[in-house]
Amino acid sequence: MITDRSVFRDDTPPRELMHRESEVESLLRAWGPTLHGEAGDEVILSGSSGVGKTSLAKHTIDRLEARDTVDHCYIECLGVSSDALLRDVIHAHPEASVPGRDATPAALTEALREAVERPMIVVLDEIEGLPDSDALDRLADVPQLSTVAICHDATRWRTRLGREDVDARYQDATHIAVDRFGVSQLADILRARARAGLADDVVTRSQLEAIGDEVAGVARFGIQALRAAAERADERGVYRIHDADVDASFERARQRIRKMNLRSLTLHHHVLYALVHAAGELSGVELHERYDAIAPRAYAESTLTPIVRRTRRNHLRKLEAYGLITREGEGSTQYAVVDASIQSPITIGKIHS
DNA sequence: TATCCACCGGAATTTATGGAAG
DNA sequence: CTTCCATAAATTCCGGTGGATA
Repeated sequence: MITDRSVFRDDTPPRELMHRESEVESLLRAWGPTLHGEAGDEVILSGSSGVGKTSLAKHTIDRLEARDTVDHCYIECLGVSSDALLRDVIHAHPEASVPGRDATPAALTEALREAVERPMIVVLDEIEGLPDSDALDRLADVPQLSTVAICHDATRWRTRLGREDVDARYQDATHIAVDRFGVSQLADILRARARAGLADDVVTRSQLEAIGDEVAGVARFGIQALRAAAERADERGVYRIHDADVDASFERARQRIRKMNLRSLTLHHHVLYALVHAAGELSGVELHERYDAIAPRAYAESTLTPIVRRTRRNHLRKLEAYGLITREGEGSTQYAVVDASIQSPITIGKIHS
């Protein structure tokens, strides 16, 4: 039934971006100056996760390139140091000479300033994951360079950053709020994917709308649900997707997305997350106690060794940054899972005893 | 209220990793 | 293959904070 698996991969861009005409227009307008050799406007793309912010940016850059080539690069910011970010940008530039390893931050900025003579667009995905705003300051020193800040909540990001200069730079940025799709819009998108990746006529319009409704307009979730429904139908050996396959698809899709989110994390994170998940909510004290208790077993089959408390706190912060847990409290911190249906890939045996 | 205690998180220090040069 | 170097991760150190207790 599935004829092309790649159609459902999370990193496969849509062949045709549907129902985002006005957003594409806004972006092209912001980038208009790049066609005349000037820097584009700064852009903020905000919207909940999975609605297609990244796809929108990538697709529109392609549209722009159809008119004229524009230097650009795409950077996943989560946990990236400002040095690493700058190096990524330099590396992506076709003519930049990559500075040696011992280059100072100022030298990196200078190298970039020299290289960027034509307009360049830097897409900063998950910008809320940047440890600080140093990299943004440096990028601001490059005249021909403009950025696209992709975040979940624009005002929260800017206030939390707390840097007036950075805030001022994005003050008159083009702000595009990327909304969830409507049920019928998402059904259109899913139909296009079905045509590209599934056999003919295996899914009905009303089934696609049922998916669009259940996933509340989140494209990533919807696409994975469609894939899961097709997989389930295949397993059962039927030739069309039945409503029961659709019903069962959502939990599978959730699991797949959860796996994608957790994949980049280490065993340390998994162990900590599993402990928080098992408890639902617990204090830092309890968490550390339980970690110590299960650590020998949790790490038994790994080359890694258990980590000390201070390091655990850093890892917990990362889990928070990934939206997997919440942290609250000043003196003693309370940890809680954001979504109890998201399980850790590892299982903790007995936590007590 | 004063004191103790454990925890938090910033900063300094050490250790691990990886890549280039000899 | 070793040596060197730089970066990133892990650890240690430590001042600050809040809650418990007398």
